[in-house]
Order: sequence, then C-alpha cells, then structure tokens
Amino acid sequence: MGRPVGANGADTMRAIRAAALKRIYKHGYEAMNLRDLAADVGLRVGSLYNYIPQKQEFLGTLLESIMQELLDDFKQQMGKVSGPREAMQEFVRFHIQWHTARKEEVFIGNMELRSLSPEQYVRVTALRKEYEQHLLGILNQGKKEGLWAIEKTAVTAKALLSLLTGVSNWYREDGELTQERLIRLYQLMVERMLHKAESDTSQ
Amino acid sequence: MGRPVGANGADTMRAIRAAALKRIYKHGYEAMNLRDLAADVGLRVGSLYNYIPQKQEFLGTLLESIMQELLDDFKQQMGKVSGPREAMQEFVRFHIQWHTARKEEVFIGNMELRSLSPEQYVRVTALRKEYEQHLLGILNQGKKEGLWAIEKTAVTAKALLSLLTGVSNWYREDGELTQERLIRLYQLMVERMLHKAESDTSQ
Amino acid sequence: MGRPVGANGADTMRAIRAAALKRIYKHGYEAMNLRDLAADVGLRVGSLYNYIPQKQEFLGTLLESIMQELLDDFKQQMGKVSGPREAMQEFVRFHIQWHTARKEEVFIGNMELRSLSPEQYVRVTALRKEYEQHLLGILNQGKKEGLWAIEKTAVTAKALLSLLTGVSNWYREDGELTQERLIRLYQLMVERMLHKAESDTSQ
Amino acid sequence: MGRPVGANGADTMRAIRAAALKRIYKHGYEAMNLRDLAADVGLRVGSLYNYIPQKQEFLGTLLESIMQELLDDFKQQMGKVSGPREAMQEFVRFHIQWHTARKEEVFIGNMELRSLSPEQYVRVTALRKEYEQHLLGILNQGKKEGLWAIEKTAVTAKALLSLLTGVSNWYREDGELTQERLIRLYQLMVERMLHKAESDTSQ
DNA sequence: TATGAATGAGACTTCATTCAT
DNA sequence: AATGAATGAAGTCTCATTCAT
Repeated sequence: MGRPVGANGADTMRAIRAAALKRIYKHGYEAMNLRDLAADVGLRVGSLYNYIPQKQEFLGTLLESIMQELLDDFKQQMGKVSGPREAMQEFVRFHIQWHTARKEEVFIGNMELRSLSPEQYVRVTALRKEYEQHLLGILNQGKKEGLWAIEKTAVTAKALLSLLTGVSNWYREDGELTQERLIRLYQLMVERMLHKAESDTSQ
Repeated sequence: MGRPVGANGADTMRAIRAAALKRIYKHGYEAMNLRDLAADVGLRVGSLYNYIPQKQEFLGTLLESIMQELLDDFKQQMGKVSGPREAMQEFVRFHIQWHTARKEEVFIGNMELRSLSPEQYVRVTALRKEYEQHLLGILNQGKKEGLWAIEKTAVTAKALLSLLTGVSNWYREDGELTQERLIRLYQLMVERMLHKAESDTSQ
Repeated sequence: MGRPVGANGADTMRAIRAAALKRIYKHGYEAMNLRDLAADVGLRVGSLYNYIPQKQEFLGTLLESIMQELLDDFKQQMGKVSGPREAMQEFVRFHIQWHTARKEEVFIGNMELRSLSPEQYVRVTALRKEYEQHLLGILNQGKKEGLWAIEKTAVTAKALLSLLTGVSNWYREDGELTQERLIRLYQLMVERMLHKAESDTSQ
Repeated sequence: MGRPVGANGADTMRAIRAAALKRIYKHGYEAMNLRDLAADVGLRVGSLYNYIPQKQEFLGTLLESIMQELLDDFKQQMGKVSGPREAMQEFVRFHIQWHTARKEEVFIGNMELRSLSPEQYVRVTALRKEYEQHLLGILNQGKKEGLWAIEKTAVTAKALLSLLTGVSNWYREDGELTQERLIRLYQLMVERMLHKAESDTSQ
C-alpha cells in the first residue's frame, strides 16, 4: 500500500492505453477484463479506477482519440499537395502508412463501434465521416477536372476505403514486402481503378 | 412445461440460429447472452440447451456452416464459366450478391474469428483460405494468359477481397442504388484495376 | 447445481423478505450485504437475483409494501367506529398493536426512507401521508365537535404520531408490561393530552 | 502540496465535523464516503487522515461528543429550577430548543447507534441514559409530591422523550410556527398529559 | 499538512450452465 | 421439450486506508 517509489501518473495512463489497445485488438472489448489489463501495467484492478472512470467510458475516449489522431496526422501531412492526382497518391500513401503503423488502433476503431454507447457512437462516427469527406473532396475535384472515370464518387470513396483499409488485415511489416513497395502497388491499383481508358464502356 | 402446440424442433433450431445471427451481428458474440437469445425464440434459457451444446460450440458450428454455405454456393454458381475474364466478372457478381444478401453472416464470419477456440479457428480459417484460393486461381490463370497487369497475385487477391467485402459494410438494399448497378460498378472498377494500360510503368 | 428437491419459489421469496427485514432492522440497508442475506435463506448470492432485480429496487418495494399493509390493516380494523373519541381510542390501539407486532417493519419504514431513490421516496411517503391524514381527520372531527382542546391539529397529529410510534423503540413483548396494559396507558395519556380542562388557559 | 494559506488545523477539524454531520444526517453513516467528505472541506481523501483516525472511530467520537454536549448544556441551563412543575416546563423548553437547533446531531445521535462498535455503543448509550435519568428524576419527584397522575414513570418518561424528540422530525424553523409558540404548545400538551383530572379512571 | 498513487477487501451483478420436475 | 430454481465463476466497481513525496 501507499505510493510506490517512482510511480508516475502520466506514464501509467499511457501504459494503460497501450495495453488496452493490444487486448482489445486481440480479443475484443467485451473479452478484455480489467484485472488482466491492470496486471499488464503492474497494477491491481482497483487502481485502474484512478485512471479511468468506467470501462465503457474508457472505450469511448479511446476510440475518439484514435480517430482524432488520424485526422490530425492527416491534416498535417496533406497540407501542401497540389492537384487531385497528387492528392490521391498522397492519400494512398498516408492511409496505408497509418494503417500499417497503427494497425491495432485502426482495427479496433473499425470493429468496436458496436460496443459504444449511442452517444459515443455518434461522436466517433462523426470523426470517421470527416475523414471520408477528405477523400470525397479529392475524388470530386478529379472528376470535375475530367481526370478520372468515376461513375459515383460516393461508391468509389467507399470502395477505396475498403481497399486501402484492408491492408491492415494482412500486411506484416516483417514480411518480404517492404512498406514502400506495398504503397507503390496500391498507388498503381488505385491509379488504374480511376483511369479513364478508351475501352471503358461505362455509362 | 411440456411441448407447446405447433412447436417443431427443426423450426426452433432455425429460429435460434437466425436470432443468434442478428444478436452477434449487432453487438458481438460476447455481448449476446443466452437469456435474451432464448427470449427471442420464445423460450427460457434452460430450454436452449435442448438445441445447443455450449455457447462456444454453437459459435464454432455457426461460423463453420456459414463458410461452408459460402463455399457450396460458390462452387455451384461458378461451375460453368470459361476464361479468367469471365470468371473474374462472375466472381465479383457472386461475392457481392452473397455479401449483400447475407450481410450478417458475412460480418460475423469476419469479425468473430477472434472469439473462436484455437481448434475452431483452424477449421474456419481453412474454409476461408479455400475460398481465397479460388480467387487466386483466377488471377494466376489471367496472369499466365497475359491478360492482366498484376504485380503480385497474392497482394491483388487480398486487395480484391477487401474491396469487394467492404460492400457489406455500407450497402443498403433499400437505398437508391440497385444491386445490379452496384455489381456493374464494381465489375468496372475491378476490370480497370487489373487492366494492362500502355501507360503502366510497373515492373 | 440444478434444481434441488423441494425448492419452491414463493416460499423462498417470503423467506428473503423476512430475512432482509431482520438484517435491515439490525444494521441498516447499507450494512446488509446480499451474500449474508442469501445465506440466511440457504442460497448463494447469485441465486438472489432470481427473486430481486436490484438491491435498491428491493428496498423500495419492501418499504412500499410495508406501508401498504399498514394502510390496508388500518382500513379494515377502523371500519366500524362511530365518534371521534372512540375513533381516537381505536387509533391508539391499532397503532400500538401494529407498531409492537411489526416492530421491524415499522422501524425500517421510518429509518430507511433516506436510502430510497427519489422516485421510491415519493411513492412511500405518499402512503405515509395517507395514514397521517386519517389521524388528522379524527382530530379535526373532534375539534369541530368541541370535544378537545387542540390548538393546531397539524402539530397535535405530529405529536401523537411521535408519541405512539416511539413505543416500538423500547417496548419488549417479553417484559412485565402486557400489551393490553401498554395500550391502556397510552390511551389514558392521549385522552388527557386532548382533554379540555377548566384550568386550560389556551386560546 | 504543502499547507495552503489561511488553513488552520482547528478550523479544518470543525469543518470536517460539520460536513460529516450533514452527510450522515442525509444518507447515513454507511452511505457517507470519505472522498466526498474530504471534497466538502476542500481536501483530498488522503489528507483526512491528518484529522481523523478511522471512519469508525470518528463516528464514535462524533456521537459521544454530541451526547456530551447535550448533557453539558442541559446541566448548565437546568441548574436553578425549583419544583418539579417548573422543572418539567424547563425540560420541555430545553429539549425542544436543543432538538430543533441541533436537528442533525440529534437525528444521527438516535439513528446511528446501530453503526457503532459494541464499545462505542456502550459509551454513547450510557450518556443517553444519564439524560433520561434527569427526566425520570423530575417525574418521580412530581409523583411523590402528588402533583401528577402517573401510572408508571418509566413508561411516561419514554413517552415524553418520544413525544418531544419527534419534533426534530418535522419542525422547520422557517415555517409559520415560531419556536416559542411550538414550545408553548408542547408544554401545554405535557401539562395535560400529566394532569390529575377528576375524570381519571386510572388505577 | 497535503497530495497522488496504490492497495485489498468486498460489494453488487451477470451469466453460462445444470438438473429435478 | 420446457421450465423454474439453483450454482459458481467471474466481472465491474467502490471504498477505507496507507505511504512516499
């Protein structure tokens, strides 16, 4: 009992977040119990409550902060691109980089929406939509400029997000495929997907 | 007590499966409790055990049967296609049809793998791989015939599956987009994605 | 596990109520833990939840039913009295009888109001007020008929209730004082308290 | 950290006592948690332990000091009365004054006896009995002098205490009834209650 | 003195599961 | 087959209390 030497609240909070991320990623929010989570960071379960108000609340803020970080990183990195073509290439690069580097965050950000309370759900999905809007913007711009063969931008946006996000499901950083090559492959696929070919019979 | 009029074992079993599907889809396997599931089909929780052995076992057979049905349906429908081009178009059609018609099954077939016991996991993922192998076969065939610009078939297969499966995340049958048009749009995208364009600088 | 021979829901429910009454009486609602309560009736704590929804809910319905029984008994027993004098004598008798026979109920009905949720509190105190109204009615009637020296009926009603209810705090049925004599003593005191004496200088 | 400007140990201790009084009065000793109590006086829970030894100990000394103050005040104020009649009038006045001015203390002094440890219980109830003895003394004196119609002084003492103490349950200082008038009303009631009337059929 | 960090005990509650009827 | 009654394990959460700083 009492305060152990070297205890530091901010560090512990970060450790809890990291441990929770891993556990939720592996077995899901419902399957993560607080006793194990506490043990991961060297605490007893009661002590967790010095850091989180409720398990449910914790999930909400976790997901919200993940989406917020994604958005922040995105805005920072995408500031200086010029045309839609370059923007799309950059989008692919950014999305894949983030979704391979932050695989766990991304996964639970997609999977655990169903474990949120209604209020939390609204907040988190609002951030997701904001991100999607950026992609839609690029597509619309390119379509307006006549660059791409896009039938319905809304569908294309959904398709692109599925395509790119799927990477996090199978890509392993320690595999033979380097991240740079992975990005190049996807940039190519996307380029082709959007390309206006003569053979197109669309519409 | 006693058997109510009109009750039929097979019907009840089907009702349980359907109710479980809905509940797992909405809030996950862990969040589905047997009391509620029983209530869905007009039973008390104890009576469920006349139909299922254990909650965990039940999940395993549920997922396995879903994958098995997918495979069976696939084999039946894909029997008569000739070349890889036609095969790919058919694959897109089949996958989207199944993934929109059986949205709940598909979703939990992807999401609840982590709730399986190791043995169950092996069995179910084996079926998933078998399905993926069919797609890989088509891609390899097309590549061999020089039809498509494919850098790495493994990556392309993963990419295609993400792309197509993603449909189930957002498509609503009651929306303005008909299923036929949806399929056509995706067939186009896939065609373009695989298309060997002159401008391609790949490899 | 499973259903033991001879288990019967209604009996168990009654036993739980009785055991709870005793425990709350002795140490208060907050100090009553469900493990002990369950043990009192030969159950494990989880089994309690086949009978009660929540500890808090349980308290609410317990108090409500106590007050309701008091009211029901009161109405039944007081049906046939004629004038206010007789009514008052009967009221004293009834109140003391009930408050000595049902000492535990009475005590927690008074003490645990503070442990109720706001909604529960409203419901229970409404019943208490209804009971008090009956006493007020008798007092007003007697005052109208000029029988008694009552300055403020509201104050007198409160005073009488304190006086009579207090009995439950100290009276022991196994003491030397018989219940009949106790009642007689209080009837006398009340009679004198209300008596219009010549020496009265009031008003 | 460190001692805030203007803080004073004795003041803080008083503030804690006052805050505890309010909380225990409202929801009971068990329902008062030290975190909230600390917050009431602008402290964190750990700091409380610079003032109190244990929650349980604290309750004991609190109740003991309340009863001691009651006794001290009583002795001081009742020193100079002469006969039993005057003494009784004074007793009523004193009791009501104290029980309306110190409503919270009085209430918890009555209610939280059950939360005391056995040793604490003995100490506090000894003080209560001492107070009751004073009332008994007055009654016996009056009975000896043939002033009053008292069947059993012990019962009458209990009855009087219930009657008078009950005031604290409903009297509001901001109501229409002044304290002086309240006292007068109760003095009258008590006088009548003890009065030897010709109509008395007792004994 | 005050605080932040920790703990252990124990509370309420949920739930899959069993079994006599 | 269906139900009511029970259980044990485990989960979330609260709280008095301790102690290094």
